[in-house]
Amino acid sequence: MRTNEEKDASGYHHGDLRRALIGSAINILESEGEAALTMRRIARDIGVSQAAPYSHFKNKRDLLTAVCTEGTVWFGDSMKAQAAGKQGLEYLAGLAIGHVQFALEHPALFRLMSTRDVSESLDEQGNLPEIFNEGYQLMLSGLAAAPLEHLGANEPQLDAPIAWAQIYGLSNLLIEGRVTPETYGFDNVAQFVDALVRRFLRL
Amino acid sequence: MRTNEEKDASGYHHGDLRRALIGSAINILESEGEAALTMRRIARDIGVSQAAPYSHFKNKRDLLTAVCTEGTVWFGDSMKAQAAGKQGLEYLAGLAIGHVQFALEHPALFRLMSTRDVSESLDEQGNLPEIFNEGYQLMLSGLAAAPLEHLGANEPQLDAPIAWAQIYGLSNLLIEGRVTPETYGFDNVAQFVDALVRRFLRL
DNA sequence: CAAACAAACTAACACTGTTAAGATTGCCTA
DNA sequence: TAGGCAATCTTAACAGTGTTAGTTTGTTTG
Repeated sequence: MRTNEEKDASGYHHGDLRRALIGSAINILESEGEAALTMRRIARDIGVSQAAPYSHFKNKRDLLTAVCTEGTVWFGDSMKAQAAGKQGLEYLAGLAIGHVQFALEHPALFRLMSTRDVSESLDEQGNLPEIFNEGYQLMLSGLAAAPLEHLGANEPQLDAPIAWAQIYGLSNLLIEGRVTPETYGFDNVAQFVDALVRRFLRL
Repeated sequence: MRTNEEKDASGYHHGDLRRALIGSAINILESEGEAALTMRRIARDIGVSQAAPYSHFKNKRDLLTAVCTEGTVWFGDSMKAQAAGKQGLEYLAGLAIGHVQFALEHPALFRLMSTRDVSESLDEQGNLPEIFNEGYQLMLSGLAAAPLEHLGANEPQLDAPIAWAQIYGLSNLLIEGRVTPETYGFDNVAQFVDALVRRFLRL
């Protein structure tokens, strides 16, 4: 087990430093938390000079944005994986469970993605890049496949932000330790989340 | 309008430096964001040496914890103010609206409170200090006064974390700009939040 | 093979949190 | 009233941070 990333072409010219930097950043983030995630540390772990990252990223924020983009792909995969093969409300529940599962498995990464200042990543039209809303897009597709008609008829278009806020909030409360399964008589996070989602969806 | 805090006893012995530090920190936080919130800056704004804060706080985390404690009081007040004089579900809705309102009026402070690493503030029994869960405690009282019986009978004890996650998530999505009222045909945040809360509570 | 370009390097800047050691003050006691 | 003492503040320094400028190296292209 070596702490350094691969460094084939020793000396100048790393090969694919940009990708290595993102990987190193994620490694540090997941193993030691955001406080340990410094530019110099990322470079040191790869075995490259402290200024090298600036050939590939304008600044730290830029690198972290790339990390978030990478994380968002995993995030979407996690949601889809849990929903795969299910139908209707079960599909929706699967998305939600995949969402929480990702947050619990990658708390530091999820926190980074959640608190990312998104206002500087807007495109020319002032819209958020699709990628940052992947979870929300998936939730929308889930709601399209399973409208929550059994929950009442008033303002059903509000179900999207409601469902999104619900699962987003639950993920945050769990990883910050503000809500624990034990308090409600569950000894298993998965069962707890499952029960919450089912209660929320009235399944 | 002076940027410095009061500094009566010029020279040594400030008077109530501890309180002034917290106030200065909140000022900077709310006007310029967390990135501008440095120990040296806080001290400079008061007109005191950079090391002075360390006579009153062990480290930066300690000061920020005090800031969060102060913020939590305001937070609770905001919730109670919106719920005052209301009954049952309307009381519960008021708490929720006060919650979101606080987050929107003090986004940086709310974010700080939300992401505070709570694990190092646990007491001897390993419990979270009551103060950090004030919002949740209020929500519990609201649910006690207005059980959501009309939402079904299965696992009603889960309504507390569900309601908490709902309003916590909504607050976060709004201040991070990931959800905007305009998307759903509202030109007013207050109306949007009101509609969401009513849809959630089936009012 | 030479020239041009991209990607790495070294060295420095201003800034950060934090600590150590000393100076000043108000208060309590003899 | 004098003296000491603890609390509070000061200056000075340390290691570490993000970032930039200028230089060197390797690759590619004419």
